[in-house]
Amino acid sequence: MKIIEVDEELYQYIASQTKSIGESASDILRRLLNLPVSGVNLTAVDLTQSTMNSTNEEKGTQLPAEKNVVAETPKPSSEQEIKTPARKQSTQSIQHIVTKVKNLLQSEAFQEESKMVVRFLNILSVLYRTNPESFAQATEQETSQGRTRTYYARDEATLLAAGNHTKPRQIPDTPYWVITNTNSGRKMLMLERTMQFMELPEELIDEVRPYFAVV
Amino acid sequence: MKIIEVDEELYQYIASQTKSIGESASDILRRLLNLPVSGVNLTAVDLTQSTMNSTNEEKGTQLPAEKNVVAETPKPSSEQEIKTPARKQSTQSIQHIVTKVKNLLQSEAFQEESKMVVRFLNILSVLYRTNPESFAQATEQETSQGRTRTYYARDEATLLAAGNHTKPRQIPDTPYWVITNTNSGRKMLMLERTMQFMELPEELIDEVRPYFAVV
DNA sequence: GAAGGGATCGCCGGGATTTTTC
DNA sequence: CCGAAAAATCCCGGCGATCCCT
Repeated sequence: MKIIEVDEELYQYIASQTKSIGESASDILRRLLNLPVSGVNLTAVDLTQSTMNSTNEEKGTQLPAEKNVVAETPKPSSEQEIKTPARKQSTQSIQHIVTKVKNLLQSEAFQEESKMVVRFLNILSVLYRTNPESFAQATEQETSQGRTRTYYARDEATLLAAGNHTKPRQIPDTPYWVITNTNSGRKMLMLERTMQFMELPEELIDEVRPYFAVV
Repeated sequence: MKIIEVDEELYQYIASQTKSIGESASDILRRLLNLPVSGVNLTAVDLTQSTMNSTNEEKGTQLPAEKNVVAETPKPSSEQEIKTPARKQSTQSIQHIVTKVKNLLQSEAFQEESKMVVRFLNILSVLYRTNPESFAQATEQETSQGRTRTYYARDEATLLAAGNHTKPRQIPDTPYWVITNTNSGRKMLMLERTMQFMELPEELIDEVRPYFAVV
């Protein structure tokens, strides 16, 4: 075992990501970093998993995980001061989405998929399911509108009414619909704007981008 | 600063992700986890480029930058890869099917046969009978579905329900049914996909192909 | 739904390309 | 009038099932 030093806030963050009682720091980090579970260390069951099409996935919410179990180090009395700037999402909830999206990108099904629409819908599905409220808000921004078209809605009719041939599709496992008759560039643009509104890191957006690039 | 313990391999991985000389563990982890940079800690010079780990495209040129200074080890094969070795058939069982299929192809009856459907059904029959589980799984893939039709099922009704004139037929000596109202090209395609899923060698598939070729 | 087989042709979905709008 | 951004036409490839031939 190796020892590394991390700052207080980061330590708290890692501890907060504990999913199973007794998980070690390595277990948590491996999960967060999408690394394979190391050989001999199968202590905890992996609760994460991407969903390419399965519906039996936790819908949005997150078990309030046990906090601080990492290592043996006792927690100092000086409490954490993770600030929650108004109307900002918690770093934690964002990280959760990031992980889910990465899992999706990694999944065999996603990689093999040849149709942009399917990829598009799958990503939106993960975004919605990991944070419905944030997604809903993103949907209402004017960046989710075109000149005449409406990009997202809770029903097909709304989309059909706002354009001539938008080819709306329901986002899988979601009450939302999206328009679909767009080129790949616009699909990516729509994803980008939505993800930006949801405060996901640019870096993640950049990981998505290649999948919609015109080759 | 807090201390946490991580296993050797994970430590090496983290170290290998160093992008700037002198980066601390916290810096690296924050970057990998997409967390905001903490406070006022912009100590290190940014060398980036030559990311060597990002799977994303690299635009622009590539400085032959110095790599990792922290820790000596190159990064482990932890590249995000995640295949699905889940269902791996034994080489042996595959070989068994190969033999059986070859026998069929060789048989007088098969060679003489003038109807594609019969050939089609016979091959499927052998596939099923030599490895029912694998065949069953193949059957459930979405490659066993058309836009509206369902290609295989355990009963006639399912197939009838999913198309207009599919002409289902029971696969001889088998609990399975297939649709039959397709041209030869599609019959071959169905065989090909099924055989591929069953991990039969391309070579064998190529031996089958001529029997469904449009002459 | 009853003759059966399967090639041919028409439809549909995907999305790059073109057209329209501002 | 030009350029950018958005809309939607339309081509291509894949699939379904009609319908011709045996």
